[in-house]
Amino acid sequence: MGKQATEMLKGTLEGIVLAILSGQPAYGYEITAWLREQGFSDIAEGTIYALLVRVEQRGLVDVEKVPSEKGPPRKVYSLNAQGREYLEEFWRTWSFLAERLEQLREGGK
Amino acid sequence: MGKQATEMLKGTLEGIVLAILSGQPAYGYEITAWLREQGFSDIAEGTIYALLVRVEQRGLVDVEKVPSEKGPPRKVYSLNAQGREYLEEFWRTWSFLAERLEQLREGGK
DNA sequence: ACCGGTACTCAGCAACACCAAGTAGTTCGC
DNA sequence: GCGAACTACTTGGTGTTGCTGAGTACCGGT
Repeated sequence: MGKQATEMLKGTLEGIVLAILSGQPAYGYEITAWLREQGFSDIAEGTIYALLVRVEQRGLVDVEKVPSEKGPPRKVYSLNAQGREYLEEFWRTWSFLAERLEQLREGGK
Repeated sequence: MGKQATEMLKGTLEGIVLAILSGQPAYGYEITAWLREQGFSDIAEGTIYALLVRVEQRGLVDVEKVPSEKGPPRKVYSLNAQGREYLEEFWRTWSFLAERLEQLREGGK
């Protein structure tokens, strides 16, 4: 993906990760791998970890340290009540944006 | 709109403005007013002007100075060939993102 | 003369994603 | 048992972007 994606991801990536966590708890390495599979080929690993630290500090997720069989202990994140609220808000904002853009795409042709 | 919108607009706002210009030429003040009408209530005026300067420097738009009846001269921007190409690319990136998010929204419920 | 609407500019700030490198633990081949 | 490869997280610095707030300037109506 081009560099347009980089800028477009700002703000959206956070929602994406929270949405993933709303399905089931997960840890950084896992999330990164999953995103890569989904086609977000060039998402930097560091980006995800930094994002997770951020949402943790804002109290949107709970963290649990779980020992791993193959490597250092994992930090498993799960969405809490406040995070769910925030995710709802994210979807509202996203819907608004998506609607306007869809309109523009049709009208602009 | 919350501050989630601010971050989500990064990268998207540029596409929005270019999409507007793909319909017909326009000037900054006009674009700002139109966006406000469309519900982008808190888009700062300065933001649009800065964005227009940027896309101009990248050669995505052509500019023409037109005298106004009520105020300083207007800088009327119109999308050129390169800009159209860039806009296409924008739509591709957007589609990709929108698809993944739609999937996530359904799967996550 | 002044205020409100039109129209654009500029300087400084904060947030976010990227990049590069580093730290550590485990497993597997030589 | 030593290094490579994979797992897993951390840290410091960079560039782009949108926001804030103030400033400039031109016009019309009261």
